[in-house]
Amino acid sequence: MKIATFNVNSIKARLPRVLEWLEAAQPDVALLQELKCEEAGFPGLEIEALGYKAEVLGQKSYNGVAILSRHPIEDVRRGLPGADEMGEDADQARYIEATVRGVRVASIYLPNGNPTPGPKFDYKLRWMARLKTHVEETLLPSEQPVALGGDYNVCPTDADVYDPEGFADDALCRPESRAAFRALVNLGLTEAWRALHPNAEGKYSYWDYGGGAWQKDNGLRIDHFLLSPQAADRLVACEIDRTPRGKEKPSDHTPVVVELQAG
DNA sequence: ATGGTGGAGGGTCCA
Repeated sequence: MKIATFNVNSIKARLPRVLEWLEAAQPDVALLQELKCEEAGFPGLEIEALGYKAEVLGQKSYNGVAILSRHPIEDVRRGLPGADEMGEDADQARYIEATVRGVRVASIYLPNGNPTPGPKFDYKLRWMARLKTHVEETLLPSEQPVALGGDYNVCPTDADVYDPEGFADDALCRPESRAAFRALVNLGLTEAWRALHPNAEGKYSYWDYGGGAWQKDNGLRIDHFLLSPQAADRLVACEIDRTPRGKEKPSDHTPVVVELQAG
């Protein structure tokens, strides 16, 4: 089963790119982030025409996540637990989770957190703590294959940044962000791409629109898959598909794809 | 010096 994650930076602006990518890559499941529209504005008909069902958590202008699948989508959860108790982000559409063919998948759009320090950075760290709690209390105890894909807005190490010194105080690279990401992984998850490419450097999933970043390959690796042990046992491949980033009117991110053996 | 670019929406905010 091929599962992809793709931050599209507006599903409406990106629809031609997304449709041609789905046709070329043929993922079984596609986890999308930054839809920047409400459910009613989601282009479901065009996506259904390619054979995909869609479950969407939308929001006007910002955020928005979706799960697309060629197979039935079951037991959908919209939103990360813990928002109400913290009195925040009931309106931020950053998490959707469902089961496809026995695999629990989630589409994650983690807060960016810039500038640091500040309230947005604090919010990012609180959101990461909530994600950790959900993984710890619900997902891992299920003992099911779980694949958490998305835009984590974290470069796990300096090997994942084109300019580590320049980004030292960026929310994507701050020690607090990396520590929270490590704490999540150290619950017993596997970071799929790094597990299969342990010594790789300079492999990115995001390039800023400005400054000729794509042409200079000034990128960051911030889009990841975290797998439960039951999913990691089935991991056979994880690749970054750079093709969509080089097209006209691209997203600033490019897809990451994992392949899991049949269960 | 200045996000130098892009998306949403119609102000600026966000990344």
